[in-house]
Amino acid sequence: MKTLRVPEATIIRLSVYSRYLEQLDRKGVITISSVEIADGVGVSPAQVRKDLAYFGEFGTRGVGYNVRDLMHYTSKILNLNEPWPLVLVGAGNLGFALSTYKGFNNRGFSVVGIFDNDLTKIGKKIVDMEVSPPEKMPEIIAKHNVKIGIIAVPAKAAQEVADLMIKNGLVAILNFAPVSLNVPEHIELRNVDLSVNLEILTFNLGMRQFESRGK
Amino acid sequence: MKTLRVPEATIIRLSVYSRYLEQLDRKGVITISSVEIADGVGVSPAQVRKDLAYFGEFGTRGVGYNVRDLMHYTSKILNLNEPWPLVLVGAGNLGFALSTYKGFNNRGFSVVGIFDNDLTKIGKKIVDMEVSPPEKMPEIIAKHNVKIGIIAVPAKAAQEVADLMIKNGLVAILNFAPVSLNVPEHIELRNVDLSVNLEILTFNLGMRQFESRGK
DNA sequence: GACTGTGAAGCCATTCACAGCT
DNA sequence: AGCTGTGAATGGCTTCACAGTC
Repeated sequence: MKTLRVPEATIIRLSVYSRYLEQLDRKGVITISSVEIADGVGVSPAQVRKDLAYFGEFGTRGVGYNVRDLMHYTSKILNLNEPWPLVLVGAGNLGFALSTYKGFNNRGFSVVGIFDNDLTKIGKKIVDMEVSPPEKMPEIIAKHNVKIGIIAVPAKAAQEVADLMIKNGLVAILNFAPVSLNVPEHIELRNVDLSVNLEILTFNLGMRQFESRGK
Repeated sequence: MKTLRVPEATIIRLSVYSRYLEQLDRKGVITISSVEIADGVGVSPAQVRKDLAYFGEFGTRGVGYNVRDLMHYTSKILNLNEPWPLVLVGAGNLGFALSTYKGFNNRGFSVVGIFDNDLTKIGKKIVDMEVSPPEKMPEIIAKHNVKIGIIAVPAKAAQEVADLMIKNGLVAILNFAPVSLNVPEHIELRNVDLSVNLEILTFNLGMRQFESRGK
């Protein structure tokens, strides 16, 4: 079989296209060209076509793409056809914000368990859910068949939380703690590093003084 | 002059190295090799050396790098030698979490103003700061000489907020709203898309059924 | 002997340009 | 005529491998 090697950048864009198509569909748009998608999300039209070409032929030459169809295709590629339950560890401000984040629900994600080992936080209600002690994790993971965990604890506790998640059978982790985690090869790990993103901005602001000389 | 073109991936890693070095320095580590840095943050040693080589020669052959010196160099490259005041728009759960996020303070960022146009939120205290109406933005930006804004509002309000920020003289924006913003060329913009990160995980989990055949 | 700094090679992603279809 | 799908060309990043230095 073909070992289709898809660049990660393509997946990131696919996710963006997918959400953009959803917006278009809600507005009642029926057909769209690669140029319009490109304009809408800020990439080149060739890039859009190339990205989609990794997965099939979804358009009609001379016409474009059917918005609703393409939306379904992209959803399916991203594995969003069925809902994904999540557990979240860390009931601080960030954990609280993430557990109630509408953007997740809109895309089929739902936090089904929140954990913290801080006794003052356990039992606290977050909307219609209670913060539980880590010991409850196996039960909730089994009950909802959870595969993905979110880490929203301070850096120094993050590795321990990751280990616990893996021990409890999770296979994918989204880590918000500013630290590099060690996980086995078969675990999917992504880091969302909030400070790094600001530092790219400050770097670029600093570079300006060196540009705009000559050409 | 040399038009030194630094890959964005290098900047991202530099930010990670910088934070890692800070941790090492706090632990009292004096000297470190590219291999150890690489292990610590999960990249290749050659990558570490190449990344640093864009900016100078910071190590000693046969020895390695002085942790504290390299920490200072990387901080300086990223423009973190002086503190960066930030304004944040959107006093929802995410805005609240970001405004109190310790990871920002640790790296020299401080939120000096929080804005929302929701009357029920204005005046609300967030730690030692009050939520202000957007009209107050010019005053606070001028007072603290703010350059960077954070957008933490729902998608449909994000473009309007970006426009307001730019009108008020901000030159860099960190956008948490799940939407592509249109900004002039001279504005630095980065998007942190929380759902996209989860969708990369779900995509990868889906791919697994296709891998591990043959080899 | 150990480790950095770096040109060259290799690899991967993006853009180009056009054949192919409607 | 308009737009997709795609091989070929380009450009850029990463890895290799080793000369240079301590």
